[in-house]
Amino acid sequence: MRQTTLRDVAELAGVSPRTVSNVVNGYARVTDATREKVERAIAQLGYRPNVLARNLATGRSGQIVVVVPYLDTPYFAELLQGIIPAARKLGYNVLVDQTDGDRDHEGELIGRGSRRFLFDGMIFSPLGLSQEDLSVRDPDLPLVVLGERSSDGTFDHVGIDDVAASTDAVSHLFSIGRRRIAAIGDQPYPTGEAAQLRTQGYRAAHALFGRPVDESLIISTARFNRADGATAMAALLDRADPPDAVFCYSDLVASGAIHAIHQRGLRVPEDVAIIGYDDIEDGRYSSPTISTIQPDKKAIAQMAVDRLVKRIASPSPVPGVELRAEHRLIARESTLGVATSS
Amino acid sequence: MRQTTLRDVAELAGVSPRTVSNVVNGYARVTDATREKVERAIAQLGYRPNVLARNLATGRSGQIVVVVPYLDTPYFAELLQGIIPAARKLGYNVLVDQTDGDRDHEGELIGRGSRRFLFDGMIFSPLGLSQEDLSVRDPDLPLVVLGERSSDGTFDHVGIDDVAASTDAVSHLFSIGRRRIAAIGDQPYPTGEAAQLRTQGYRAAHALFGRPVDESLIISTARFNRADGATAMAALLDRADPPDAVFCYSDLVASGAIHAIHQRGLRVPEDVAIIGYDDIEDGRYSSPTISTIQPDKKAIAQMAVDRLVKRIASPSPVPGVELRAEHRLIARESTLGVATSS
DNA sequence: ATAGTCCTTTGCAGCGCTGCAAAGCGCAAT
DNA sequence: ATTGCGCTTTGCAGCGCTGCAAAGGACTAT
Repeated sequence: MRQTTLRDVAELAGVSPRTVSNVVNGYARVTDATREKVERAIAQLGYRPNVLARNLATGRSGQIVVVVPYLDTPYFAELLQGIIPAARKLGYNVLVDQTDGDRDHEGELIGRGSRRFLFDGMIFSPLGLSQEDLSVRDPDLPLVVLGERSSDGTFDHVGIDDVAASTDAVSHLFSIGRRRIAAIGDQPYPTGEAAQLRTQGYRAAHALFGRPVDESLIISTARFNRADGATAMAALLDRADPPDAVFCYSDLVASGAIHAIHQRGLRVPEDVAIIGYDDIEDGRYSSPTISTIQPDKKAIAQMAVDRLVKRIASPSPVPGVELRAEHRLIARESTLGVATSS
Repeated sequence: MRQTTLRDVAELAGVSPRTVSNVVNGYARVTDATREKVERAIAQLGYRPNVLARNLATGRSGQIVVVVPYLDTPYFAELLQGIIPAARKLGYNVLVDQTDGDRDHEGELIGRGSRRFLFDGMIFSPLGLSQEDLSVRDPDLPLVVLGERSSDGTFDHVGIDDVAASTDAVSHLFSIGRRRIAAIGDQPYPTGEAAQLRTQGYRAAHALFGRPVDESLIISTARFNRADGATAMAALLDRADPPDAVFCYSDLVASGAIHAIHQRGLRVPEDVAIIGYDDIEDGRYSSPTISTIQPDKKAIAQMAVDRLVKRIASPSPVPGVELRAEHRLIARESTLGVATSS
């Protein structure tokens, strides 16, 4: 039992296969009479076009892949929820891949692998790959990079102004009267650009308020997750001079930090104020609700998809651009306390 | 500038294209000498196989699609994190799609659409589609269903024993001395099977402990999310006779409920004990940590992929089976209080 | 009546690969 | 030396569709 093909439909409708193709794709001008004949035949045979064959003939797959380090990180999950509908609206399916932040895996994906043919373009959130690594890649792959790397001119980059956002976050802590402010999430090594930009903002805010930076309050973590946040916070609380506020480099870190604080029987924000980063849904419901930096995720998703599709469509290389989405400071209970809660 | 093809490699290596194909795929027996020649040629030309062409020739795409209602629901994100590596290990790429629980969209996906050719099989977590709707589908599509529907014999179903798990959850609340136990998340309509099984467990536990069911304590919600959990809980607290414990049909609902309780200045579990369902990471870090039912997600992911791949590989229809993963009750602070915290 | 124009439909060739089965080849057994 | 066997390599045809450009047809203007 063979599958029904264009040819079968053509025969039944009494037209050429090419005409059936034109009807199916809404191509060219087809008279209503012909279209109707063809459509009737399609319905009668239960024909459906073979996308695989179309892909081969056109050389395009109609798929884009979104590569993130961790799918179970709410930030990425929320971002994906913006990307998928945006891409589908433009006729693309979305493939999702996660790399676990593994450098080799990430390198493979942007390299000249044979999977290349499976997608027309890639939206990529690197973690294990450094800025330099990003340049060693398949030059034919339309690429949009998310996060904190910057473009080398051959791909687009979409993100928010991390330094400014981090400065805002720490300034907020100063402005509610805190003086010993820690930072959790620094990554002082080549692939830690994201973290380093936030640390830069942390320093900038200190400068702004004329406060010296206590280097010992900048805590490094391997990842931006809850477990690392909790561990780092516990270490801070063990000190003789614990901080009275903490800037966490993600809401997950903040969530872990709050957990650690509660385990000591201390209170947020009375004993330690906490501000996070990303504005994941979690933070809007946790106890206390988490103050945070809210990147405009919908805008990021839309920009990334738009740029990528533009890049795919263009026959000549498109110069890479830097796109910045907006961000806002959202003050909640973890800095303002319950009374002033929004 | 054409892409390099098998033919080019064959020419350079001085063998037939078919032999190159054999080398590339590790097919058949090829002598070391030939293999080496071919591999050298491949390296020299930077050849990579065109997956699109292979797909057309073999009629398979090497992709499976995972369809979930919401990607930003941690439960699904965590599940996906199990599915993706399991599938990749078996040579399949994973496509992800989200339906927003929309009945039409879900129906289209399991129907005879042309996207069918893009994937060899589907792992599907239905929400908008009722049990009956599931039978109106492309019979050729290898399908594994997740969650709470049951198999009609043409597809596999992987889940946990929801009734037993729910009974466990509510029994736990009884066993810590609670007497007025509410349930949040019922969905008394055709597509609410998932919810209804949990309600069944809720009733079973009451029977087990010889307590009558107060129907007014069973609260329906449209979704299993934080917002609905908070709203429902707020309504319960507004009553003259609020419950002293709540069984929430997901951890997200529990998170929302706790949020509502805290907003009233009440405490968990002193005033109201809360138990959730799913064991998402969130619940392990929230304040208080959330008692829950822990389904064995890794097992579910693995079973689903294994069955699907078996189904794809089999030339004849495979009878559908019901697979049950284990579940465990995890008691945390939201029922036990801080002192006894694990 | 004839030529020119525009719109619809068609035919061809090929995208790059693999399934199938037969051809080729080297070696062992007789 | 001849036959037979088993492993390696090959050739053919075609997966189902679309790009391209030309053929066909209807209609208008002269």
